[in-house]
Amino acid sequence: MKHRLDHTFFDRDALEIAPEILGKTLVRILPDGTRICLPVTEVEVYRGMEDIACHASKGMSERNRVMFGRGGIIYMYLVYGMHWMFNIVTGEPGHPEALLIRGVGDIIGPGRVTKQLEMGRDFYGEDMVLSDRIWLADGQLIINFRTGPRVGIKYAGEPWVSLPWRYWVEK
DNA sequence: TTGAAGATGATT
DNA sequence: ATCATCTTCAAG
Repeated sequence: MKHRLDHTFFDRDALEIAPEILGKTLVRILPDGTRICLPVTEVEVYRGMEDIACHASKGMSERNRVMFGRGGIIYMYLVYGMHWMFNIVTGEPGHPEALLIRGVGDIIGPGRVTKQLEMGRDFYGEDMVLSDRIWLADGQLIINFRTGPRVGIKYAGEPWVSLPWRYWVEK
């Protein structure tokens, strides 16, 4: 039986968690009762106020406030007026950081993930340590993974555009 | 009050 | 390469 991950997993540095979250099992119970269990296959790290690509870089706002809290909380936001992004807050309170879930199983692409998992605004602030509709459980440890620059953040400039803060499972 | 930018995806 | 589509935030 797989066991749910708790704060001992989430309340750590995103850069430490990123390689470990690959292969962990995302469990999602859809409104109709369908249970989806898929391994995390791609994530990106957004870390701290100094990271220009991180939504918290300009300080706390109504949108990003959950990132300043403790780990395990879900940060949802809409991009391009149509795609919901699913992020899991990590780290200690006061240090805003999160992991953008870009792929689970064969579903690659942050917008596709939320569409398939039927996730939108109503997941903002959801606690993955306690929720009965979404959580993270043990999974196979991935040793074959790659890293590279994050997608879609050219505006952030160096060094942020070049940091290898995107992690994905090697096929 | 307004406008511009944006952690994307589907299509041409 | 373009478009679909709309929230957020900062400027005026």
